[in-house]
Amino acid sequence: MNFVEELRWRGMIHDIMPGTEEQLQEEMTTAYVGIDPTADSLHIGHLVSIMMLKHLQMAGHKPLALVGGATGMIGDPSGKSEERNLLSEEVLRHNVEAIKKQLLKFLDFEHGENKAEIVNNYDWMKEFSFLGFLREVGKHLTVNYMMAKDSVKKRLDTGLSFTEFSYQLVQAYDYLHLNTTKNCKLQMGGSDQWGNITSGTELIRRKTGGEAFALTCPLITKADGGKFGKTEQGNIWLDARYTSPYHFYQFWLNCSDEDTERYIKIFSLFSREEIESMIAEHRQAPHTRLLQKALAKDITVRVHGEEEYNTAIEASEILFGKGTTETLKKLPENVLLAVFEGVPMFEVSKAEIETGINIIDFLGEKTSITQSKSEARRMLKEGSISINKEKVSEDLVVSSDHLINNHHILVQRGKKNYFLVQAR
RNA sequence: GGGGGGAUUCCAGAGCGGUCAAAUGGGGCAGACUGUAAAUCUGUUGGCUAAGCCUUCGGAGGUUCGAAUCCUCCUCCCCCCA
Repeated sequence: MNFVEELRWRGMIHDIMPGTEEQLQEEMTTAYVGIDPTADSLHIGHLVSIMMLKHLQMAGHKPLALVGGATGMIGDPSGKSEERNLLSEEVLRHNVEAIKKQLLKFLDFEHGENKAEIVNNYDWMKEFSFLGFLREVGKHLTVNYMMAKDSVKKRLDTGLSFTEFSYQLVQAYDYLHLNTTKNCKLQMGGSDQWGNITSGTELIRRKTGGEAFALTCPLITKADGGKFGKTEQGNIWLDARYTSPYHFYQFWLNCSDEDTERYIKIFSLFSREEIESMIAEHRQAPHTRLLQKALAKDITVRVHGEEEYNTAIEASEILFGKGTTETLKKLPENVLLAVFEGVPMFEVSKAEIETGINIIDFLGEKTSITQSKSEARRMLKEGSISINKEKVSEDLVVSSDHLINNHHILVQRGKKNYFLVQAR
């Protein structure tokens, strides 16, 4: 199965420029996707692009990951972009390094002619003078052409700065640059990038007469209309410092059935046969969530490793399984901390706990488990607060009896919100 | 330049002198159900030293025993006529 066919059955093609498939059949082709290095970690939204590169590489082509040191500073008008902050070179270098480390988990940067590479457009944009840019790039695309892009049109009535308007030129130039220096003939990205990408192919055509192609994948959506990859806590990051492996695992486990059928094709490398049989099996017994588990495992292992995956499972079992106060109290401290890594932590003085703290003060004042004492009272009345997995009422006094291993108290607000209170 | 309408608690949107911490819907949070789901149903949704008190209805003053509600000025939005 060739690259395009592979993406097609996985539902990863939104738009493809005529001739792209032929180009890929003809020779080993270099292709790139752009990533904004706005943080020192990727989040799962980036994963789609990365999977495109992965499939590309597996099909024998050469993937480039372009980190947009330059473009990241400008802000793409097609995003819901506010004006972006300029990143310092130092931060940028740090982010690029961190991102590269994460990419290593997905792409092969070492072996073969088609080993992956990282390029940074800041390297070729930083010395480019404004006049030089106007003469070399600006000359070749008309404003009329640029204005016709959806990303620009949509902003015309609310207004967009010249800087943002120019974004597509900068991105187009990247493509041209990679085309001439690295013989890169394909740019991929999310469907919102189509306009920017075709500006690039157009620039290449006009400037060098060469051919270049475009391929975009659909925007990942959720069946309920929500935004993919976001939770109340924010983005799902690949870096364990930002999203613990447990939360990462939970994110995938909690996807709806409908979404998971699409996601597993996009985010896992299971073969078509494997996926189809899993989907069929899952539909037989949806409550076992076989599909979610398979996807969550596949991707958690790839991102965080087998060991972290196992801890995540263990944690899930304690939190959602038959875990009781007894099992909790038996848990060694290091396991407890690993399980609850990433859950919000509060510190309360041990002396106060030994004296005894009224539950309402404990929730609303000593910690921010509830936002106010009123909320604490309400929650207690609703029976939504548990301590060490046991529901508690308004008259409880938190004391040293509640300490696990002599320094922790596990508090739940509702079913899914866990807090760890540390006595010190 | 002239005329008119509006700004309300997270959002939309009622209220137009006391009974208003403010209807209703959405959203949020929680409970039941369940698959750690969806749908549904229920409760809840300013704060506190809690049958009481305090701070909220664009801003500043004023009238009144009492104001989100009336008056004056200011700021910002919208509409109509030139």
